[in-house]
Amino acid sequence: MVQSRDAERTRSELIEVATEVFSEQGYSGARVDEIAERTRTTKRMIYYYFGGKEGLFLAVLEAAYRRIRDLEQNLHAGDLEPVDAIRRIAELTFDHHVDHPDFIRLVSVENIHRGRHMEKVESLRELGAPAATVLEDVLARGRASGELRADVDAVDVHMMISAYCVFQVANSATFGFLFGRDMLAPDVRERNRRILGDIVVGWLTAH
Amino acid sequence: MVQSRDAERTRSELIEVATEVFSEQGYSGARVDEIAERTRTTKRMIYYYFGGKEGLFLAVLEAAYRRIRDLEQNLHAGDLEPVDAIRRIAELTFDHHVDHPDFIRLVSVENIHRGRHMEKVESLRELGAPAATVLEDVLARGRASGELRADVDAVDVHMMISAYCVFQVANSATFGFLFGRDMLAPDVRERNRRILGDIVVGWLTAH
DNA sequence: CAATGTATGTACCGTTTCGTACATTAGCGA
DNA sequence: TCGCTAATGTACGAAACGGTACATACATTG
Repeated sequence: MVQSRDAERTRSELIEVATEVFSEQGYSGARVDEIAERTRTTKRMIYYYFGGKEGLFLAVLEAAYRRIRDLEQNLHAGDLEPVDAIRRIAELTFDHHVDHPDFIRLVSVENIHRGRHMEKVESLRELGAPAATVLEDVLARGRASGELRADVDAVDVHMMISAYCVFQVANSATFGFLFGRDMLAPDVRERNRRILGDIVVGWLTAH
Repeated sequence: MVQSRDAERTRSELIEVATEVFSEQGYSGARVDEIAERTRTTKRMIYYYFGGKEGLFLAVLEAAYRRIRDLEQNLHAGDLEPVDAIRRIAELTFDHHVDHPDFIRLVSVENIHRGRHMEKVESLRELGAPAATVLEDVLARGRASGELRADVDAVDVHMMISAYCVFQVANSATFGFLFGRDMLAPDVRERNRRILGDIVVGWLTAH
C-alpha cells in the first residue's frame, strides 16, 4: 500500500472504524483483524497507537463520550420559560440519541461489562456534571415560580429522559420484534419525541 | 463423577448457568468451557442437548422470556380504578425488572446482536401481546371515565414503563459512574419506584 | 544530504476456543 | 439377567484470534 504517512488520520480512522465494530459486535465479538481490515491501515497500528484491543476500546469510549459532552453543552435553554425549557431539553436529548446510535450501543456494551473499562479512563470522571447543571438551573427557576414540582432533582429528571431516549435505540430490536413497532421509523420516531415531551412536562407540572 | 443420570436436571442446570454467564459476559464473551465448568456436567452435554453455543443461547433466551411472560400474566389489575391500576402496573413492572437483572442483561445482549437470535425462536413470536392487553383494558376504562388521556395507546405506555425499568438495571454501571447515584441501592430503588408511578400517572392524567 | 526517530507493513507464534471422535456407563424393557 | 439405547465422560483437533518480532520506508532536522 503506497500512501503518504499521516499519523493523525491513521489514529482517527482506527477509532472511527473500531467504534462501528465494537458497537455492532460487542467487545468480545469485535475482532482486531476485522477492525484493521476495514481501515486503510493494518493491525500493527492498533498495537502501535493503542497498545492492544482493550486500549483501542478505551480510546473509542473516550472519543464517544467527548463528542456527547460537546453536544450537551450546546443545549443552552436558559432563555426559555421553565416548562418550555424542559420540553426543549427532552426533545434535543431525544434527537441527539437517535442520531448517534453507535454511541448508545457502545454504552450498552460497556454496561454488559459493568463499566469495567470506563473506570480506567480518567477523563471520563465528572463527565455527567454538565447535563445535570443545565437541568438544575431550569428546575430551580421552575420551583421558584411554582410551575414545577419540588420533590425531584436534576438527576431524577435526567435519568428519566435518558431512559426513554436510550431505550429507543438500545432496545429497538427486541421491542420491535415483540410489539411490531419500529421505533426507527420516522413517523414513530416523531411521535415518540412528542410523547417524551408530554411525559416530562406532565410529570413535572403535576403537583 | 459418580452420580445418577438425570437428563432433565442436566438440561436445566446448563440453562441456568448459561443464563448467568451470557448475561455477565455477552454472547461472544461467554465461553462454553466456562459454562460447562460451572455445572456438575461437562461441555459434551451442551452439544448433546443444544447442538452448540448458539443453540444454548437460544434455549436460554426462550426460558428467560417464558419466565417473564408467566409473571406478567399475574398482573391482574382489573379490579382497581384506572389511575390506581396504572400505578400498580408500573410498580409491579419495576419490581419485576430489578428482581431479574439477568433477564434484562440478556435482552441487552440480544439487542447488541440486533435480535438476530430471537428471530429463530418460534415460541417468542407474539409474546408481547399479554402485557399490552392488560394495559389496553385499563386505558379503555380510563378513557371512558375521562380520567386518562386518549391520545396514547397501550404500546406507548408499555414502552415508557419498560424504558424506565430497563434503564435501572441495564445502565446502572455507566449512569452510576457518571452521576454518582447507585440505582441498585435500596433507598434509591424505592425512590425511583415511586417516581415511576408519579411519572406515568402525571403523564396520563394530564389533559 | 546524512542521520535518526516515527510510522508502517509482513509474517509468524502461542493460546484460546468451539467443536467432535470415540469410549463408557447407567438404567430400562424384554 | 441380558442387551440396547439414552446419557455422559475424555481426549483431542482445527481454526480463530490476540499479539509480537523483525524489516523497512518516510520525513524531519541539523
